[in-house]
Amino acid sequence: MMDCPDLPKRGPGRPRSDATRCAILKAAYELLEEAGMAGFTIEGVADRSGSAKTTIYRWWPSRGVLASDAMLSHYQTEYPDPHSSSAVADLRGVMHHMAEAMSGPQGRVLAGLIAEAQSCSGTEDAIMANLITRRRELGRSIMERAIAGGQVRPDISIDTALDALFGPLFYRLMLNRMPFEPGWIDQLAEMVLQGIAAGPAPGAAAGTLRQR
Amino acid sequence: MMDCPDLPKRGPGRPRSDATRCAILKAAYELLEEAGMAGFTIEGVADRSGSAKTTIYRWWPSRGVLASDAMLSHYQTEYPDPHSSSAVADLRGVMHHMAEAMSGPQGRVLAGLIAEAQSCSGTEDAIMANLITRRRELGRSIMERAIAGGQVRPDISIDTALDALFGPLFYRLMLNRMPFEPGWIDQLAEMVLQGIAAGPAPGAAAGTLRQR
Amino acid sequence: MMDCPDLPKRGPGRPRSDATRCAILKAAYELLEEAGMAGFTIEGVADRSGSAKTTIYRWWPSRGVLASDAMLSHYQTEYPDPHSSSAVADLRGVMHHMAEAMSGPQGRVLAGLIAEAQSCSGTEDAIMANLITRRRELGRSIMERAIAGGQVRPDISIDTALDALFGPLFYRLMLNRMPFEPGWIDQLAEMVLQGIAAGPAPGAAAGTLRQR
Amino acid sequence: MMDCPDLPKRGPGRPRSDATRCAILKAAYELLEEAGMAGFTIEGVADRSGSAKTTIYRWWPSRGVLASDAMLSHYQTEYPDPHSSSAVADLRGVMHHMAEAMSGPQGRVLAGLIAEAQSCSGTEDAIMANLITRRRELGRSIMERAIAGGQVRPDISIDTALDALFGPLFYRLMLNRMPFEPGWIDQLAEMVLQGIAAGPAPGAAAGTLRQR
DNA sequence: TAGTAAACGAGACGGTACGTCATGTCTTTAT
DNA sequence: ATAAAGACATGACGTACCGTCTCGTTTACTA
Repeated sequence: MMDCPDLPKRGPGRPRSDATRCAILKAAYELLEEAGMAGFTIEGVADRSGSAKTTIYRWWPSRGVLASDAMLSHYQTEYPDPHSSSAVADLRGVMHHMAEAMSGPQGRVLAGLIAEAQSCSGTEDAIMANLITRRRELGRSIMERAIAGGQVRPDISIDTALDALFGPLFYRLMLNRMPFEPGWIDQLAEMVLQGIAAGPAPGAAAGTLRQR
Repeated sequence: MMDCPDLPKRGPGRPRSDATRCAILKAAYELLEEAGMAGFTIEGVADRSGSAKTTIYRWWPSRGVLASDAMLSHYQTEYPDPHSSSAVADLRGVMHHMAEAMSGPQGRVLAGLIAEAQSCSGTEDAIMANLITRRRELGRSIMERAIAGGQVRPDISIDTALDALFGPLFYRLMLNRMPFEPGWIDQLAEMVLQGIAAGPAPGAAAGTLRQR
Repeated sequence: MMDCPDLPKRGPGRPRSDATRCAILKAAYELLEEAGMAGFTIEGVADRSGSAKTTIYRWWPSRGVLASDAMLSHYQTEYPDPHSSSAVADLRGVMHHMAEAMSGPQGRVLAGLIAEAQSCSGTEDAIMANLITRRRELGRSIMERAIAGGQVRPDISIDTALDALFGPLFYRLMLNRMPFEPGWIDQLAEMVLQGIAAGPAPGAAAGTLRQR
Repeated sequence: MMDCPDLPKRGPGRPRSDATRCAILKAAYELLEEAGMAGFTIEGVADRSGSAKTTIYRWWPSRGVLASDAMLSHYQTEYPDPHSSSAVADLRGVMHHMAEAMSGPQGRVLAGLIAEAQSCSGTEDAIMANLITRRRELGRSIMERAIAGGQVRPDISIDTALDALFGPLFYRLMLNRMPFEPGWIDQLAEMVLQGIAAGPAPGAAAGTLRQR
């Protein structure tokens, strides 16, 4: 009676080969793991995947975007909102999860992607959309819960607080490049969360600090 | 009677030309400003400086190190320890100074250098030695002063605290890429410094937070 | 009652679109004029004609053959046998006509086609059949008339004589690439035609020449 | 006492490697023989010669010029002016020599070069300078001798006469593509040379022919 | 006053990857 | 069956830099 107008209406022309798409992503991922972003070449992916460079260029505008997609297609470990009884514990959970993701090979690749993003806006958009913003939004919603629950002072800027929580992780990923010990993360979280905690007598200390 | 053993003993052979060294650094700096790290090539520097590629390779092991040196030779704005009456205010001063240095073109170059460092250990060493560690050590000494002065709790890890203070700056430099508003930095500093402040009753809140 | 058996019996399926065929030939011709054989591409013709590459490949085996067809469909100026009173004058007329056809853009295209024919036998066959042999046969029949009429010695090889008459035209088309002045053609024709003329006393000179 | 000022003064910089130059020309020649002009690729030459594409592009502007050079470096068979007692016999000798050179693989390569020249002016210049003009000048000087010796009419255009002699050879090389039988060349030569011979009674026949 | 040793310019060289172009084949929907 | 659309593997293109090399020249120190 009615044709489905929301189905992906397909025009003429040979449809995109999903096998090829997957082969490219798989090869890209493997190359990333083996050689890192430095040795990640479109030609290399083409060779390894058995597809043509042109095919890759048709669907991915730059190597950074391809690498980002390849990462995503393998580690689509959506970290679910824990929604435990304590919002601050949830925040800490997010940080631990990020640190875990930054450890091991994926971490080096992520660092390489962020590096690539410095000179390629396509890559920047891709990693922001796929890897950065997503977790930040999760953090934001937990933070809002923490404020609503009275665990965090309501007068802080949520964005700034998220910067304070997540910034050090990336800092260490790209500059200090040491393993992420759980203790370090707990200390970090404690510092910041205590700084924004809705405490009984924050006034005195804050006043002291606020002076310049 | 004795020749000065601490003077740079020079052997035979033509001595290194300082004019060439400067011309290379100047050209490198200009190229960095104009084209960013992405367009920064050894060949480009050689052309622009009128020197030979070989000469550059003789003295600098990689483009990242050269770029780092070029930056340093132009912005050697050593930020002196303010040593004001308030150590926490001094810390905030360091952060403001870093944010200022990260704004404008130097910031983009610094981001490019950190990017380069992800795949070139020479560059990593160079920027750590010249651009990162220096300020961190400054921060460390101020922090020790703050602890000694009773403004910061003595049981924290100084390294972790410095991560918490500096990390967000680099995070924003490389990922959020927005201008550094002074207000944002103040908020950041306040959050962390309050979190590590030697307050009257930190126990209760911390206890709450520490639970998982 | 009866279907016409001499009409082009049509099988099942959609008949070939003549509009498409013409559009392709037209586009091909235009592209040839604009870009010469060097810029003549199947893809270009497909784009310009609005047809699909597949359609072109279905009907033409190679770009050379297509170009040949395109030329033919636009310049089908069949040069009729003049059949004047003098056969040698007719031969000269054929040469003038060829020179005229070789001048202007068609000449460049013809040169391009001959070039293409060096590496593509399909093109070779096409231009031989359509552009070369036709005129040669015309030349041959006139030459036979000239022999029959006693204007040309009957003991010569007609093929060789035609080579001598036509060869220089192609030589100039492809190598000397100067304009074809009528005077030059007349001189050429005179040299050869006099050399094969049934003259009163050719013996002496020929004898001289024949010695090695 | 004096330094030789006429020696090839060498500027600074690493001198061009003759071994590389030769390896490239050798590989180019072999590829030409094997695959003809159609399969003659810069990449192919680079692979086979073990040199880099860039090196080839540094010294040769296009594949046509490279092919031309490669041919020349292998067949530098300068045909010497025979200077026999009979100038017309010498002319015939030149034609035979050209026909010989056009037979076999070199002929196909020459045809390919002329084809390439249709769309590449660099190639055109190269083959004109190296392969065409040289023989033509030889032909011209013999022809002048023939005129001076009274064997050829002095009122003809030498250029046109050379077109008449050489044109058919190239015509056959590129279009008729049959083997060059010696008899055919002799017939050709006889036709033209007789047409321009300083004969006893050319008037009558020429008059007949000259009419239109 | 040589001789030697290193710095320096110039530029050739073998490479790698780039991003683009055209090829000819294929798979699909629409006539 | 024919046509348009467009995906695909292939292979060469010409370019940009890479890092190394081989030169001739310059500029010191040293024997």
